[in-house]
Amino acid sequence: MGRHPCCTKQKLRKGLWSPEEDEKLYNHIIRFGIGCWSSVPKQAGLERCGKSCRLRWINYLRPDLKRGNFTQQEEDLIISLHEVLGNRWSQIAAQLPGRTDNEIKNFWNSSLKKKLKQRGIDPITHKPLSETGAQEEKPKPCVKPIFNPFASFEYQAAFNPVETNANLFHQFQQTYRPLEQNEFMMNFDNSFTSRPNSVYCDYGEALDIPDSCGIQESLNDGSNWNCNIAAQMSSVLGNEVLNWCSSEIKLESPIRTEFEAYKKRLNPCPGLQHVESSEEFSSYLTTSRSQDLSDACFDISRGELACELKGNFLSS
DNA sequence: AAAATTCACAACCGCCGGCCC
DNA sequence: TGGGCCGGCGGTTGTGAATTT
Repeated sequence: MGRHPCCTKQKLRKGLWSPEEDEKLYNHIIRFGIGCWSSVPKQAGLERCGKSCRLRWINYLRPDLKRGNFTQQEEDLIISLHEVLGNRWSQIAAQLPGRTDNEIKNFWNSSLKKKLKQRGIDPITHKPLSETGAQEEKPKPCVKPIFNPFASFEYQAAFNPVETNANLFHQFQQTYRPLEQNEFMMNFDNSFTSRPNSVYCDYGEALDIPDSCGIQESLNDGSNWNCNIAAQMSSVLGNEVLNWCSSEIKLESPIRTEFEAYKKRLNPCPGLQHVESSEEFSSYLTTSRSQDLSDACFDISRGELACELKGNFLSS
C-alpha cells in the first residue's frame, strides 16, 4: 500500500482554510462536481492536497450540511446509536442527515461523554459506572433539569431502529411540512411561484440525479447532495425559498413506509418537489468559524447557477 | 486588564480496503 | 498477483474563542 503522494509533498498548504481557498474549492465543485479529489487542487488552483480538499468539502462547504447546535433529538439518537455502534462515527452520521461524522465525533468527545459521566453512565459501555467499576463522577449541581435519554430506551434490551427512527420521522415531518404562505416553489422551467395553499412538490420523484454528476459519490453519510442545494441556491439567488426533496434519504424500512404514507398524504402533486427553507444554510454561512462565506464570496451568478443546475441536475 | 486555563471544533495523520492496471 | 492510487474512516492534534483566575 503506497502512501498518498499528496501527503509527502512539502509545499502544500496546511492549517485553516482561508475564505479565498474556500471560494475556489466551492466554485470548483459547484461548477464541475466531484470527480477525482487528487486532481481537484490543481484544477481549482489550490495548494492543498486532494484529501484536504475532500475533507473541507465534506465537513464544511457542502451545502446540505446542517449547522448549529445539536437538537435534543439528535443528541438522544447519537447516544442510542453509539450504544449499538460504538465509535463508528460514519455509520452514526448516516442516521443524522446534514451532520458529519467529524462533527458528531467532536460533539461526542467534547460534550456527550461528559454528560454521560455526570449521569453516572460509562460512555464506553453505556452501563452505570458502578457496574463497570469505573470511578463515578459526582454530578455537578445543575440548575436545569437533566433530560435522561435512556428513559425511553431502558426497557429495551437492544437498540430498536423503529423506535429511534421515530425521532427521525418527526424531523422529516418538519422537513416535509406544507409550505408557508410566503414560500416559493420552483417549477420545472426554473420559474418561481408562490404557494397559494399547501401543495407539495416533489422533484425527487421526477428527477433522478445521475451519478455521473459525480457529486453524490463522495458523500459517505447517506445524505443527498441535492437535499439542500436549493437552500444554497436560494442563498445565491436571493431570498426565494426553494424546497427540494431528497428522494433517496435513507430511512430504515418501517419508518420509510410511514414516511412515504405521510408524504403521499401531503403530496397531491407528485410531479413537484418539496422545498427546504434556506435558513439553515444561511445560518451556517453566517456562523462559520474560520471565515464568513457571504454570498458575495462566490462568483456563481444567479443565472449561471440556474444554468448549472439545469445542466447538471436536470439532464439525465 | 492580563495571563492562564478550558473548551469546541477544524484539520491532520495514518491505516485500511477497494479498485485498476 | 501485486503494486500503486484513491477515498473512507477513526484517532489525535492544533488553534482560536471563551472563561476563569
